[in-house]
Amino acid sequence: MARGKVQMKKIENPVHRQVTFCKRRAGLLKKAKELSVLCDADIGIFIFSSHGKLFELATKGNMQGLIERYMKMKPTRVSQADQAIETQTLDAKKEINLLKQEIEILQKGLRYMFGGGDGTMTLDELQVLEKHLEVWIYHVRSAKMDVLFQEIQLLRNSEGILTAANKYLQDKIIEENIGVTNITPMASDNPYPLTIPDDDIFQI
Amino acid sequence: MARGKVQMKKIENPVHRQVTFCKRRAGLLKKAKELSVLCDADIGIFIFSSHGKLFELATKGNMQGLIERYMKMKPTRVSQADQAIETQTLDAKKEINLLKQEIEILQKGLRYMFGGGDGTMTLDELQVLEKHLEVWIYHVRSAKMDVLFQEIQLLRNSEGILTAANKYLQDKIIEENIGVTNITPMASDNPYPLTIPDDDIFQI
DNA sequence: ATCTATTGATAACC
DNA sequence: TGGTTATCAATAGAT
Repeated sequence: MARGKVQMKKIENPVHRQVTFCKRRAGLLKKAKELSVLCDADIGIFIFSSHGKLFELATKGNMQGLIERYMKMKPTRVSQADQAIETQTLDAKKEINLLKQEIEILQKGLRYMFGGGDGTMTLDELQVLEKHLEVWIYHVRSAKMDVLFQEIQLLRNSEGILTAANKYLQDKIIEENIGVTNITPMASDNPYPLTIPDDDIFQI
Repeated sequence: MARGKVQMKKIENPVHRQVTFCKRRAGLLKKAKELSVLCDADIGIFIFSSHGKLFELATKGNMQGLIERYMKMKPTRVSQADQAIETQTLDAKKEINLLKQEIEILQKGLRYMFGGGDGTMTLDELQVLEKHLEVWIYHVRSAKMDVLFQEIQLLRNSEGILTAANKYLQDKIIEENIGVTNITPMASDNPYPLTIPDDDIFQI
């Protein structure tokens, strides 16, 4: 080159480097255009400066087309983004298959229960079905709990009623025995205590 | 250039064109490398010859990285391929949702059959599924449920005790009133009935 | 491919 | 950045 050969290494002087970058960049793009025209080639160039600024050239319009054409010819490594998307798609397809299997199993279970009785379900399928039944069982348990609590309530009510009846009967006895001696009252050594402590009832 | 200026138009002679393509291509890539080294730039070039053959250069290793970097800076248009993939992903997600809904419906169906099917389903039809369900029930019944059953038992016992106590008191009254008239017995119109029908207890 | 006359690119300077 | 110029690099055409 002019006024002295250049060393093929990074130009340390930032000003020189910047100037050279401008000039050679222009030269490179010019040469690319020339090559494209003279030889009917399609050329794409991107240049990232050391500061990250982008300069680009695409001889036949859009860079996108060139990149796609490039990708078509080299499906070697997909980009991270593409890989992520493909992974996503694959995951989605896997999930779809799993859900379809689940549906299949559920449908089999339904058919079976409705009396199809073909009994063709495998153990694995039944296991999956069992998983679903666990969900159902949760609801059943809740319902049962409700019923049991109602039951407890009912029994407590009956306890109250019986206690009141006892009281009524005791009063009756006392009333009948006014002025009568040695009537044994309902004592603590009675084999049938009339009250039950309420405290321990819900202790677990 | 040497031995005569060249016209900036496509070289018609195919041999000349091919030769020029080779030479200038080499020159272009050399210049690109020089620019990259001298100015610490990152450069990517693809050249498609008129016959579709690809020549490429990426100064810092892989072209993919450069393309991704380029895409990052210019997220203008997504490629057809990307759009297709995105559409695919979206479709997949839609399908997943549909399948989930279907599963939900099937689960409801199962619940309905198990819950509603008090006596309508024969044990023979449900033998396998019931076995699994029983196994599950055996393992899943919580200590809480046990406590609740114990509790019911306790209350039932107390009911029995109270009933027995009532009997005892009634006997006492009858005993005390031997030969005495118009003692009102514990009648059905008594505001405190002594027994509670057991049938409705577990009715849902 | 290789050679070489010539044109083109550009480093240093402004 | 943009221009000038001395010099070097690239290459068209022939071998």
